[in-house]
Amino acid sequence: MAKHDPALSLLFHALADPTRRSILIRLAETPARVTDLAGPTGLRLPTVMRHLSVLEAAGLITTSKDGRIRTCAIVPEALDPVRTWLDEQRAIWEARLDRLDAFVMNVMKEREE
Amino acid sequence: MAKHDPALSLLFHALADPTRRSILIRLAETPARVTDLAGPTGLRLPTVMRHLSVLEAAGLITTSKDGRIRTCAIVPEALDPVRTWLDEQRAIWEARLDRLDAFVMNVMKEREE
DNA sequence: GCGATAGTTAGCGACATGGCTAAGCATGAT
DNA sequence: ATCATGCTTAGCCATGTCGCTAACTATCGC
Repeated sequence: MAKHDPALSLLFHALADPTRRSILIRLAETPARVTDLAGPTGLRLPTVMRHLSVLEAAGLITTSKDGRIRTCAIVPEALDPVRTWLDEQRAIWEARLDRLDAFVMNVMKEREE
Repeated sequence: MAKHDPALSLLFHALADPTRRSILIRLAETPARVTDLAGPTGLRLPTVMRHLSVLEAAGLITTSKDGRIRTCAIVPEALDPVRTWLDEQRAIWEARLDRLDAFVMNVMKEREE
């Protein structure tokens, strides 16, 4: 029960950007060089690099350099904490709903307008 | 297959902040007034209001005003898109791993340092 | 009506983010 | 040795984020 889990924040923040999500999806297909990732996005190299370092800081990808080529690959288990948090929340939220909060919700909905 | 799904971005961004996550967890317990939410965080009212509007814009909470009191409550199904996206990704990522990308990963790991 | 209570709005400051260009550095091909 | 390629670094600009204070509005209790 981390009060303010930094890893979770990094993960969510990394996933909040559409460009980064598309990079992840591209990498899910196959590992790729930085230039390969820049192509589809239409972004410049330094910009892509930044996104990559955000993804790497969040632990979502690993990169390694062979010669002058940096290869990026996905870290599949990196999503686990997100999934765990989501599961926890859903459990709590739904348990809560099973009680009569549904009633409260309804009252609020009616008053809403 | 939304190219750049704005709803998803809003959701992830809303979840990226520890304060907002703690507000959600607090609201999972029971609906609450704005002031009630401000207390535990130690933040000022306008600051909390901002967080609430981010959460509401993402569809994670609903709020309604009765007299001078605004009550906030969770929207449990709001997490569904996140969960769906996560499931999709995990499916793809793992399918990919079952092929011999594991080999590539290993090579990269060895070269990493 | 008067004062306390609950939110709201406006606006500020510090800093982060997401894009860029320009210039640098290392490696591979010739 | 030279040149092209691939990445990296430094730095700029516009915008967004997160906290605050101050001042305003709108109820509620008396």
